[in-house]
Amino acid sequence: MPNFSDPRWNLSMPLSSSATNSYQQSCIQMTLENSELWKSFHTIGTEMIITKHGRRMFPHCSISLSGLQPFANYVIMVDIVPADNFKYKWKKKQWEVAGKSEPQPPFRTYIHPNSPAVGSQWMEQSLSFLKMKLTNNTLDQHGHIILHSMHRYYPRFHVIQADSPHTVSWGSFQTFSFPETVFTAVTAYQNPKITRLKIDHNPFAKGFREGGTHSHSKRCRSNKCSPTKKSTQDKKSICNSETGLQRMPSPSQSAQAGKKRAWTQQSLKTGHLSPWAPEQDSSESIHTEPLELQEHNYSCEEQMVPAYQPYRSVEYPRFPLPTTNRDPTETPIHAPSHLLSTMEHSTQQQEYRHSYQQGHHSNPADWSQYPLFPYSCW
DNA sequence: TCACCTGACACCTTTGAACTGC
DNA sequence: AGCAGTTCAAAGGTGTCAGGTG
Repeated sequence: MPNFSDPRWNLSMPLSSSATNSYQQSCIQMTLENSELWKSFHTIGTEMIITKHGRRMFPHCSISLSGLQPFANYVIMVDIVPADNFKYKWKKKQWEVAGKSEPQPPFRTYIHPNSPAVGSQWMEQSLSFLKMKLTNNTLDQHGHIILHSMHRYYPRFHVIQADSPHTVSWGSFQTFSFPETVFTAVTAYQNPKITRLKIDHNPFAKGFREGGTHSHSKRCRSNKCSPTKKSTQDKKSICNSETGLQRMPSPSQSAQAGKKRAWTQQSLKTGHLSPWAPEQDSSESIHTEPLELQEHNYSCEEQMVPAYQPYRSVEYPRFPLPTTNRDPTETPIHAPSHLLSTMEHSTQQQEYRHSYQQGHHSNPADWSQYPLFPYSCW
């Protein structure tokens, strides 16, 4: 059991800059939608499975936004950065530091598939990053976020005012993160409490719930149960006969499908095709869990409160610098070179990273040393 | 021996096309 | 013809296990 009172478990996040920053155009608020779920994982010590082919996060990142300019275009992106510079190991039922972290794998960013969209659309509904996947495969070609196993990370959310993901370097941006979203990347679950919690809350893990069909501990892997590879239908019929349950569409399935269709058609009619609905479905399944999900709505004023408050970075103007009253002593912000480079860090990116690190923070785990988007995932 | 990683597996949900009835 | 609801197969996501690796 990790000791969360240990200062190492606290994020070494820089304090937010003053809201009086002259580039502060608006007061964007970000809410972590399933924060209660995140917290319940966080109290145990969240673990996220990473696999060669990519694994979704659970809990997944789901946020809502307010304070955007209704008619301005925004790109929303997520990256995942180290929470500290340690490598961990699971020993005697708890996490222990196992040395210094390994070199950062190729840094990647996940752009929300609906980007770009106008502020009113982003604020219309919560947005989920359900489809973002984590991998430990440094040669991954699918654009998944690459992480090291046994290292601790946290997601950062970037709200960038830009007309296209290709022009994000010209837009102003704000960065948010939530302390309860810190997790340890693992290739197999270490803490059985996490497994239990995931099974209880993740619909895809329903089969492993106690009282479910054939829980794996009792499951037979031998040919007694499955002499040959069965077709899906065969498997279903076996499943049904085992459980005595009739295979029926889930209660809300049809209704949902109907709703979705109606919604899409209406959107088409009105010409306002909001691209949100498909991704919302899965998050809805989480929201229907019997957890009391108390949403945290963090305002600009609240951001300094330490417990479970998001960190919001200063809104930096991006390249080219506007001709406003910017403090000349402030570290120059280099234009991110993601548009020039591809997957790996380029010299320019390293410069960019270096300037941030020098100019603002000295902690090696600091957020600012990681380039925003050297690689885009589409 | 130990800690960690990997691939196969069974079971589940989600998705979307096809179908049916009004 | 258009719409809403239903059914079903396929795709894809899940945790677990055994075996491999260092």
